[in-house]
Amino acid sequence: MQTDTICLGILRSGPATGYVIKSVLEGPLNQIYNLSFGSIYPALSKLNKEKYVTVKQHAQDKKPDKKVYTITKKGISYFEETLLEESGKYVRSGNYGDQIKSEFAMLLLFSKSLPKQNIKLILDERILSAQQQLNLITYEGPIAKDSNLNALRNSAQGQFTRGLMAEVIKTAINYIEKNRKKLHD
Amino acid sequence: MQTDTICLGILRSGPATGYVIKSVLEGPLNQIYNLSFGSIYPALSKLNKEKYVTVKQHAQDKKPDKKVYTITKKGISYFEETLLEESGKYVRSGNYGDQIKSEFAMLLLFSKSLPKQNIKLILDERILSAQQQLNLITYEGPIAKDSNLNALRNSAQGQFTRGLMAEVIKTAINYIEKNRKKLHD
DNA sequence: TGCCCCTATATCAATCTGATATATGTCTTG
DNA sequence: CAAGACATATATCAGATTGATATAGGGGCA
Repeated sequence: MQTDTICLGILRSGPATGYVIKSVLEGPLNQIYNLSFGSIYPALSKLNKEKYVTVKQHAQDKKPDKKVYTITKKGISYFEETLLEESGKYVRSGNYGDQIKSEFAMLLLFSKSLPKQNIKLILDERILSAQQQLNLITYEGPIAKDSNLNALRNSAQGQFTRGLMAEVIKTAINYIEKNRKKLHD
Repeated sequence: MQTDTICLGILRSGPATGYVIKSVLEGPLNQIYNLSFGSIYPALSKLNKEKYVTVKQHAQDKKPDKKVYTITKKGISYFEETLLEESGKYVRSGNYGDQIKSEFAMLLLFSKSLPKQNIKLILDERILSAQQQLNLITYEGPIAKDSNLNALRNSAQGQFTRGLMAEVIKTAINYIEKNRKKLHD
């Protein structure tokens, strides 16, 4: 999916800055889609040039200017058309579709070459890390200052998607706990 | 994790061509790590220049030359050192660690903008696609011509990792089947 | 015969990452 | 209370990666 489309999709729930878009992706949408600032900021500039969004610069007292992006009617139409046209592409996984690079799973696959003590520590850390991800995804409290993000997170679609990710993470934790002895011991 | 390291890790189980490395990633290691030819072939050339692997060109009767790469002792040492040094990095997920771009999950998140009939079809296709992935991962039969791949797949580490991915996929299928009515109907 | 898929390597423009720079406010901790 | 860590906020860029495309012959099948 194009970075543009993702930004528009998030902006459809309400105005946001690039920084906030990144925060949603790292918080309630954790484990769903990663994007770096290096692709978010250029996408937002491009969308602005093409008039799919408008910008308001809020000169803040001695912080860098906050650029709040708002989706336009043209942007909404474009987003909905693109999503419908390309929805067929996003079903499959693998190199054409979901992109997965699990360094953790690769590490386990290669863990024969690692001291057993290291493997234990790695699995302990992973379980902790996964529990923190779970907290980020399932967090239901207010998202400071940005009520529009609440809407995306709490919509039927947001709850379905977050619930799916949460179940997947729980399964992974349980699997590791039950089967870890096969990798050390 | 560097593409180099991943190629070395797979070659540690036995000699292979670039094409075969890609096949392992798409077959038994499905849903673990994707790499394109555009990164596998240059990595293999680089590893050869640095003497971490050797190449034998098998001139085939009118097919393109098959380049079979074999890891050297230097390559094994390098692989094991790198893996140990960097293992701490590969535990976390998010932008620093596992890289996840689930276009499917993004599509569901934005599915408010899609006709309900489309959503039904998308979910049906996804379930089929996920079942095919499960078949690829859990397939236990012989891997044609390349017995060394069997070793990687059937090792305790290979079985643990594939088992983890299989459980995760099953959970996702069940979740979608139980909760899909929240997205259409 | 035409068409598609498999084996097999290679290249490349467009895109994306991860690191770094800049600037300031707040919170924590010895 | 000073030092350091962390949060807000945008921006840039070298190096790595993708997805498409090119090349080339074999096998199956309709």
